[in-house]
Amino acid sequence: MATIKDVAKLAGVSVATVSRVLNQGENVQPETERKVRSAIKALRYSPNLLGRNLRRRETRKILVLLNTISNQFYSRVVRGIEECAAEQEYSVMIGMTHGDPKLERNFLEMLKTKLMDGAVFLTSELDGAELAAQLQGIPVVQACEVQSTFPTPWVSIDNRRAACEATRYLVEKGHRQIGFFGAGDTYGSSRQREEGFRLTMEGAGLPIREEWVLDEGFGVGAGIRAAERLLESGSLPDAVFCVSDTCAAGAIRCLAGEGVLVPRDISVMGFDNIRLSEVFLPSITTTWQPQYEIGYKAMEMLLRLIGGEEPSPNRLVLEHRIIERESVSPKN
Amino acid sequence: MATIKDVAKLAGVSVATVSRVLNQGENVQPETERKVRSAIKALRYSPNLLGRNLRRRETRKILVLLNTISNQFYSRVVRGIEECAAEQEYSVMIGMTHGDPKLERNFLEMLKTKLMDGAVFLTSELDGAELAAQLQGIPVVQACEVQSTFPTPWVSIDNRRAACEATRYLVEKGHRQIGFFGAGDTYGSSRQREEGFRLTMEGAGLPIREEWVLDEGFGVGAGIRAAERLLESGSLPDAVFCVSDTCAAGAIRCLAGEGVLVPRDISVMGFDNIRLSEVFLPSITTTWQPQYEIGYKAMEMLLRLIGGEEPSPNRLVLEHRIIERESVSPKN
DNA sequence: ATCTGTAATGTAACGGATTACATAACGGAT
DNA sequence: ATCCGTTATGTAATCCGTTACATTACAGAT
Repeated sequence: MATIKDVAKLAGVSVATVSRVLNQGENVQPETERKVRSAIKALRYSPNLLGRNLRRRETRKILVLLNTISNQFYSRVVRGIEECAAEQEYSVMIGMTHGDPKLERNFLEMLKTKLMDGAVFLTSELDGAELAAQLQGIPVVQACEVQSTFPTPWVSIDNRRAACEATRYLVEKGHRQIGFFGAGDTYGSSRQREEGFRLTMEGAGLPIREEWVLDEGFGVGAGIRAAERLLESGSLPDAVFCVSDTCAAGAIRCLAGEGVLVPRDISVMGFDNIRLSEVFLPSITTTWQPQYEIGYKAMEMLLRLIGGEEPSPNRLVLEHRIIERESVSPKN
Repeated sequence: MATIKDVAKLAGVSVATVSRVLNQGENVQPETERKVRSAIKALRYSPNLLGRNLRRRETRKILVLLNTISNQFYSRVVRGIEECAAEQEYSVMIGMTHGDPKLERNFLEMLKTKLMDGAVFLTSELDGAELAAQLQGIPVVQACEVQSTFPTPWVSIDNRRAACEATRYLVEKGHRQIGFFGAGDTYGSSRQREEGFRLTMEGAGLPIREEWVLDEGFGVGAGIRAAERLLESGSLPDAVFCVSDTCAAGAIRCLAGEGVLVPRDISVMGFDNIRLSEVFLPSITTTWQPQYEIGYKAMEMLLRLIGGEEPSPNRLVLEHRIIERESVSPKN
């Protein structure tokens, strides 16, 4: 691979001149520039970015950390991040952790060591305190999934309020016995949605049957397992509030396999409003989150951090909205 | 941010000794090592990987290039890549192109300039010849979507044969009038599947109605649009062979909206066997591809390339298999 | 002819690590 | 006491660019 020296030698100029041509191009004789450019072409030279980045102390790359891309939800969030990033000539790379702290630490390492200028965390497996300790002084913002023990700017919806509204929606449709399919305590968003669910049920004077509160996770498989356990419980609630659309889809499918039809026999509500929820049969009633905007705003904050400012506001709660579809019907 | 020099100074040793502690740890007095480690901890030092990578001329990162993560199909392929990579201490980062050549060239730049040790291309927007010219001498393998004008090792299924078998399956179920929902000429895989479709139809002496051969793309939206156009055509085929499961799901949903039920009124076949195809209602009859294995094998090849060997074989055609589900029923 | 200011180019330090090679220290053999 | 071979540590070159600063050349002013 050719280096800048090779180019300089071939063009008969100094490395500084080559660098000038490569960058601003200020104060270079047209004739000289021509020579340099033809040398570059002849040698198929492209500058080694490791060298450049080392010197410039920036890489113009940002990392998006997430559990897995198989969760559709993230795809539009990332799109928002990307489009904001692109406007400032940043590139975005995605790293998956698969819930493995070792993999996550690996990516932290890249951040700590300047391989990336900053990161947006969509999920994290690590404890907030550990993150805080490890990432001191490194530009990071959290989005969607927020750990308060990791003090960074963040963007999210108000998960608890959204869950309250969703639960109230079910109650208003006449459902009394309502189950909750969550993802356990590990994820703040799920915890908050469960809180909202419980609060609203209690507020409405409705009992919560704990065997209908099932924590299997966000994915399709989680929905299936939770529905299986629900079926095993012997009796069925009027409705189930699921922590995600994928979970809802899994549940609906599993129930259908046992002849329990949604919404005829039971109503199911999702969360997120991913594409699947529109397309699924029945289409899934859900709570929309502004996925794209979450990503975009998070990236805006990150850019501020990278620029050395503290973004203000440094926490942003965006709006959500219930989207009525087919999977919830009024209880008759 | 602390550098190796700071650590050396604080520990009262030379940078070389610090480096030795950091790396192999050979020939360092236990007492010295202790001092160095405590200095590292005190300064919260982690080595700047730009510096290290520059010197070592490797980054131990590999790039996976793909169109968009919103296509579920890739998620398991990437998993295969990751697990193989992890065994050799490589990290995997995903770059999305969104069909934008400019974004793609951006990622190519990272490759050319040693920011990554190699790449697996799952899709590409660029012309094979351009890729070949730009990426001379850079370890790349293609998987799933293969351009023969870009001479790299590759892993894929035999798309044409798979499409032949899928079409034959439909024919054997008694369907005579069969449509094809593809993704146009841009993607080799779609082109080859269409070829297989046409070949088999001709071989079976069945006519192809061109107004039922619709190229809208791989995604859910594509399936919806294609189905709309199908409905506009005035009459309906017995069955439709879709280029992907997401496309099939979109089509099924759109048809259902117009009261055309799958498989009662029309059969729909997907391709890929992503999770959605199991879960969808009706579940989607499809052609399975060994997604994980494609990724794993591709990464194995890439590791060989990085090691300076030519992998052999340097093209790998893996098996596919029809999976019978609900969306295709016999024509009565 | 001399001086000054500007434009064009070159030289070398620098970013932060790794590592070849040099040196020092020390124990053991002669 | 001398020499040798390890072992531990240090010095400095190196990876490849960028860029502060130095130098040169030249036009225009005096």
